[in-house]
Amino acid sequence: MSGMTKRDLIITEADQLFYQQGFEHTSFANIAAAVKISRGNFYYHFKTKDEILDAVIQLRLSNTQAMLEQWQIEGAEPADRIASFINILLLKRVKIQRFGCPVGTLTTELTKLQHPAQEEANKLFSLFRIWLCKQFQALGYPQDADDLAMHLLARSQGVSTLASAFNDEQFIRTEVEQMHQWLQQYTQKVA
Amino acid sequence: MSGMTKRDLIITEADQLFYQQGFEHTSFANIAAAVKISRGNFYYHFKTKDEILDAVIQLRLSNTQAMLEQWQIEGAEPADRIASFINILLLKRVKIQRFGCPVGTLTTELTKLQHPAQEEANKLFSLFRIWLCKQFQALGYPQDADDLAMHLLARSQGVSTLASAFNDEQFIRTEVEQMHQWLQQYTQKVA
DNA sequence: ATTTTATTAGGACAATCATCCTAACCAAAA
DNA sequence: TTTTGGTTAGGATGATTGTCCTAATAAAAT
Repeated sequence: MSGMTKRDLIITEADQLFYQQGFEHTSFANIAAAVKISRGNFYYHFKTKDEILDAVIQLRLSNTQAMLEQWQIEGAEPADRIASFINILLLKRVKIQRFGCPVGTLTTELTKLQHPAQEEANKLFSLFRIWLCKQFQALGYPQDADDLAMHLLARSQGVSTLASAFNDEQFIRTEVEQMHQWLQQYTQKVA
Repeated sequence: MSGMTKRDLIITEADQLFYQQGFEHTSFANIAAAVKISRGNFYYHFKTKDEILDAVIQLRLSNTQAMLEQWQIEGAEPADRIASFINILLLKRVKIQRFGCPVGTLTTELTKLQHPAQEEANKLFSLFRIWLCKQFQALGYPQDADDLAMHLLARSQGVSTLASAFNDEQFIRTEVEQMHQWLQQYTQKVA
């Protein structure tokens, strides 16, 4: 938390609030109160609400990028790395049960708002998609790599949505297990 | 369209707008303009915004119920009925690509808003869940029926979310095909 | 024809919103 | 010490929100 500029603090806090309450439902006053600064001071750092949104998206993009690179290093085999992706559902389980997937819920909201930042937010999905695609290529499925990536992404999204609606921990665990089994079916075909 | 009371007209129009723009982002003025009545007249039919939301949810519940009963009649075998569920993705494809799943996006939004109608909106999911569960039971999987129902529901949700984000028609078609294949794996085991 | 009821329109209301402005503060530089 | 520039607080602004009231109109019943 230290070593953060006030600007970074605002972005971090806005990030949380956008996730938990949604973008539109989060007001300047909400963020200001969370950061403990006046609303007026806000304008010095961000001239519009959309600017904050852009900053939040950029933060998420760079955090996601860093996470993917970390998985790339940690995982010896492509299958291990894909397993890391599947396991976010467990890692972030508590928050997912309450607020859903931060990527899916944001892009969904921005779509309904017809918001200009839609495209930028979609890059979050693309980061995962391209990264997963590479892993499936390395796994030996150059043809179907993108389909497999999208499939896994969709599974993960669906689990997040339903787990949030039903607040169901066991459902997440069951589905994660099934996704691992699904993945294994592809790893064992490799020579 | 005829034979509809003004109240029904309001609910129908609100239903569309909530789906396309989201609940919070849709104002009284929006709905009034769509129905072509004055804002003031609104208060006569609905005293609060939450009342409209409740009415919209009730409408969706009854429409969903009717659809499920229709599938029940049309489908000779449980497998055919489950196939009907899978095929909504194709039937509602154009709107899903633009606005996502009406059930998933509404419950997601209401969750973020911590809205009192959350529970009622979740019944939409439950309708599908219970109905699918019965079909899988009839298919010969009394133990796993609910897990299978949730699994299919999640697949459908995930496809909707990603198809909307990437506006990808082919992805829907590919995934629907896979879901049918997945279903077949269970139908052939039956004696 | 008269009364009653249902429906409508239009505007008032306070609250909240994003945005903007200005005056004050404060630390570092001159 | 004085000046400068980055930072802050607090309030003003106009637009929009959900909500509510009242008067006018239409329809129905007596």
